Amino acid sequence: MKNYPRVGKRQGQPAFRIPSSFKNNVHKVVRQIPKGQVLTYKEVAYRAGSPRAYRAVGNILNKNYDPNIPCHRVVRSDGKSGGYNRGSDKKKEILESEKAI
DNA sequence: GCGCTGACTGTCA
DNA sequence: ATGACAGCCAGCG
Repeated sequence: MKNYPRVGKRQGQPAFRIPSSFKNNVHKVVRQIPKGQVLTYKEVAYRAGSPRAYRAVGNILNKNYDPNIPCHRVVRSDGKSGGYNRGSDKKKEILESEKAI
């Protein structure tokens, strides 16, 4: 049987509060990521209030590229860097630089 | 208001 | 271990 990732109930309950939209939440969460710390899209989605919105997270970051948002600190669960607006190559560099510190 | 897309994730073959 | 497929979410046209 396919044990799908769906927990069953809608856990779309924000642990803290909903500023406005999921997008805003994602923004906030990613910005709160400490230097040298990387979170997976799933983690970010969970923090944003939707554990299954990892798709939306990528969609938001991809279209809404902000200099204040270290999207490079968001990586895939596979351990890959994923993508980056400036180029995955740059993302890797930044990640290594911050990780090294 | 509806439909498509996307920087994803998890499971099966 | 690698590849392919399916599923869910929110934003945007």
